[in-house]
Order: sequence, then structure tokens, then C-alpha cells
Amino acid sequence: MSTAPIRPSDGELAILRVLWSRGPSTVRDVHTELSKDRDMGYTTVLKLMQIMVEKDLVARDERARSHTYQALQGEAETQRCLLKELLQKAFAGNRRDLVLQALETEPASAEELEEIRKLLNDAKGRIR
Amino acid sequence: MSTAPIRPSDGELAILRVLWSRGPSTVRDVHTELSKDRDMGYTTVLKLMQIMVEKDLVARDERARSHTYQALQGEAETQRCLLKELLQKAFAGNRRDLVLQALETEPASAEELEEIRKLLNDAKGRIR
DNA sequence: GACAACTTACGAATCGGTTCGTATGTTGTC
DNA sequence: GACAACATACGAACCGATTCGTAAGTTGTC
Repeated sequence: MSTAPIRPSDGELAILRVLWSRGPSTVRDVHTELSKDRDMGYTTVLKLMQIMVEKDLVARDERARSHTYQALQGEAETQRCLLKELLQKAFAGNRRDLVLQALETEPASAEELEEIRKLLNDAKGRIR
Repeated sequence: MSTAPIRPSDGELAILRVLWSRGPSTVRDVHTELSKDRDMGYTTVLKLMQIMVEKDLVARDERARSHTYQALQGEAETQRCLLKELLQKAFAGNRRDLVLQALETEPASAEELEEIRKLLNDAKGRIR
């Protein structure tokens, strides 16, 4: 089996999100994308991505002059990892409370709730 | 209205959880409680709680020699704050995905799902 | 009042994450 | 081959969070 997912830092997560949506990308690609929101130096992104290689968060293809990077762990996998951490730290492992507060974050729309209800029924089907 | 909830660090959150469950407590109380899990020095907890006073995360009553501290923001409020942050950073604001992954963290029991389903129906009632 | 036990205050070390300047190497163009 | 543009590498500064040693003040007991 694969190893447990690695918990990315905030900066790393931002980069992963770009890689997840764009697929394998160069530092320039990622920097251009991230620059739309915050503005950070090119070498900052580079450094961060180099560190991510060391942590096995991403793989680097060095064949081209501009190296291309790709995520080594999936989005859902990483989300679950972060969620699990929050579940333990802030909710004492009580998933019911977590879902409750997730729904209360902002007044959810009826459509959104309906969508989640469907989701729940599916989950129900998968059990037992 | 009260001000927006302050995002506590991990250490601060651990202390808040003790204050939420015990009510107003001294540093010794909190240290004793936290020592059950991790082991940390008494002054470490003290320092952290002093910082929390400055951040307005807790209030300090200095009337007794052993000061007593109490949380200044509620548990649910804080949970929503942390959840909202994660929602933005890791789920691009998509609450449906968050709930989905929350349910997938571990195989949920049928009872747990049923409980959450009820929750959802209540939420539905509150809208519109 | 001397001592032990306990308290708060606070400076300092450490650590992970982030940021960026600067050096150095590669590529393509004139 | 000289130059501009662009790439990687890397050291260093910085920041917030965490940890704890040590100092100094208070309290209760003998």
C-alpha cells in the first residue's frame, strides 16, 4: 500500500491545489496561477516546491530545462488528512459535531442541503 | 455584536478545550488536565495562557493568588471559525465536498449516518 | 522568622514555515 | 560570442508558535 498522506503546510497546500487542477506544471505555471490571488516572488514558489520534492509531496521531472512537478498525493486523500486532524484537535473526534458546524458555517441554501442529503443516502448504501 | 472569533493556534486550542469542559480554571488545573495526554512543563502552559490573555482569547481573574482563566469565545464559534478556514484553504469553499470527505474519513457506522441525516433534516427546517 | 511549596513574570532558545536576494547555469537571438 | 531572458540552487533573515529555565514574589507551617 501507499504511505499515509503527508500533511501539507498552507503554502504547500496552495501549490498542490494548482497542481491538482492544472496537472503537471512548471514553477512558472504555478507562480503565475498563485499570483492572481496573493503576490509572492517567483523564487519563493520555487523554494517551496523544492522542499515539497524532499517531503515527497510532489515529483519532479527534470528532463526539460523547466522542470515539471506533479502532485504525489490526491486531493481527496489530502482533504481527508486535514479534516481528520481538525476533527481530533477541535472536535474531540466527534464527526457529528463537525458536520453540524460545517452546515452552520453560513446559512446553507436549500439546494445545497438537498445535495448533501443525497450524498448521505449514497453513503448509507455503501455500508454493510 | 461581538467581534469575529480569533483563530487559536494548536496549543491555544488545547487549552481552550480544557476551559470549555471545566469552566474557569487555574493554570494548575489546565496543566494537570493536559498532562494526561502530552507532557509539557507547567510554565509552558502558563506562558501560553498569558499570551492568550493578550489575544483576548481568555479573561483572567487576578483576585485570588492563583489566577483563574475563562474562555472568551465559545466552542461552536471557534469550531466554525477553524472549519471555515479549512473550507477555504483545502476545499475551495465547497461545503459539499467537505461533508463528503468528513463522512469518508473512516467508514461511518449506520447509527452515525442516521444521526447526521436527522441533523440535516433539522437544518432544512431552519431555512426559508 | 526561616523554610518549603507554590505562584507569576519574563527572557531566550528552538523550530517549522515563509520569503527573498543573490549566485550560477542554460538557452536563444542578434 | 555577446547579450537578454529565464531557469535552478541555496543561504539567510524573519515570523509566529512553543518550550522552558530562572528570577522574584506570596503563602502557610514549624
